[in-house]
Amino acid sequence: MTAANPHYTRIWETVLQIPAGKVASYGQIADLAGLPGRARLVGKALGYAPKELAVPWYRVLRSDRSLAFPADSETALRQRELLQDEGVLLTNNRVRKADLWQPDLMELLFQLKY
DNA sequence: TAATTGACCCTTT
DNA sequence: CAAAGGGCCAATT
Repeated sequence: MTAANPHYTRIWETVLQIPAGKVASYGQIADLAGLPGRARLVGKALGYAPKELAVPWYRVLRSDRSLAFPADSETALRQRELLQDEGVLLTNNRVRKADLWQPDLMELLFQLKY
């Protein structure tokens, strides 16, 4: 397996910046991580994310604001629960536009230390 | 090397 | 808003 891929750690760091109660899309994370056009890689990276990093994978969803898992899957159920615990409400398997993460670019660049 | 596979995205209907 | 089609790109087979 391709562990220790610098792209992966970059993605994890970016996801770690999402504040509780907010969500971002795969494509958005890819862009912010400096990897435009690689939304699919973000999903893969989250799957490989080491548990000790406590990456908030559940705050990442599709660009249409729906969950990326089958509605009846165990993972989707857990994701819904985690989000609701943070105050992110779902209506029709969609989060509200108001809960989308809109990071301050300057602050983000500082945090990620380019 | 070519084909297949995704925790995806965008545009058009 | 939902569904369909085409695109994308790294990892696997």
